[in-house]
Amino acid sequence: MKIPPVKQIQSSGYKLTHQRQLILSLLEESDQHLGADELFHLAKHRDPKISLATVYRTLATFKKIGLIQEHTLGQDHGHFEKVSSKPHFHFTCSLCGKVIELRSKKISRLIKELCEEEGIFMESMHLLINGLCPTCKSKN
Amino acid sequence: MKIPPVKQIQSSGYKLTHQRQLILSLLEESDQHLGADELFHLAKHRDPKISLATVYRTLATFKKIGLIQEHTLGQDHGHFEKVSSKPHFHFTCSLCGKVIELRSKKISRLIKELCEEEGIFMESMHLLINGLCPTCKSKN
DNA sequence: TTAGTTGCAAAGTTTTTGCACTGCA
DNA sequence: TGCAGTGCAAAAACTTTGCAACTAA
Repeated sequence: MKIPPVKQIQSSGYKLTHQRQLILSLLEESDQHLGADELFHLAKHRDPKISLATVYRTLATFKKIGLIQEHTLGQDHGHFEKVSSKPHFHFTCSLCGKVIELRSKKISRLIKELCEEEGIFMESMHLLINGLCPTCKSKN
Repeated sequence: MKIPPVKQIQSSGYKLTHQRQLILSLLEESDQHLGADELFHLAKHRDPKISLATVYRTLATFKKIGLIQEHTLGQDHGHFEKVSSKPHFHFTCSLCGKVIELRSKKISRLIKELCEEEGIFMESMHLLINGLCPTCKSKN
């Protein structure tokens, strides 16, 4: 069930262009959530001719295929990241804005079970928690 | 620990204006995620003089207070919803775009425990799952 | 009374689109 | 070779801001 992204682009009927490969590798290299603009600047580094419009169009295409996902974690605009089977847990402190990565095998497994019960095929998941981090909590 | 939103606005040093009350009640009445523009149109219904700028400013203020949260569920732009202690589980089908609301007491409890272990005070949580809905799953 | 808030309009950002040219399959 | 994909620039959509008038406390 694990299809390489490159194949996935082609088998979805899209052409594997230089620009798409470039953006794909940038997304793969970075574990972070990247905005369209950040991605554009990174891409420009390796291909100065690439245009922002292409970045947007590529991102839209990847999203349609299900290769990437868009999120809004904190304040900012939409950010993209490659879909991976690895579950994500993000905590964001509503006071200081700090982001803490969490992990729990037990919760991941239960979520998988929940999906199975509902007849859903899970491609990815993202848990967002908001609240006070230990530091801000003790200050209040 | 349950402070009424109206009090929360005032105790944060903000004035309780007509416009803020209006936007707050719209958010309370709707269980959905509302965009700035939708909110603006709904608000205009009851107060034709209200401006879009006010909606944006109010939303920014509410977000700062922690009264609401911003999310990007699917394709669209940022959407807002009132923070509630009620946990959210959203599944979005990456093929047909259908959104299914899920619920699991067990998972909610485990997440709460995870936060306690990490010393985090949880204000809200949101679980986003992506994949194929039962219908699309069987088609593939 | 007065500092915070609003409406309006203008400025800034971000995203999408039209079109001629290019390059993957 | 044909048609999807690209770059460019212009348009559209979305958000923020300056400022004078207004209003909650």
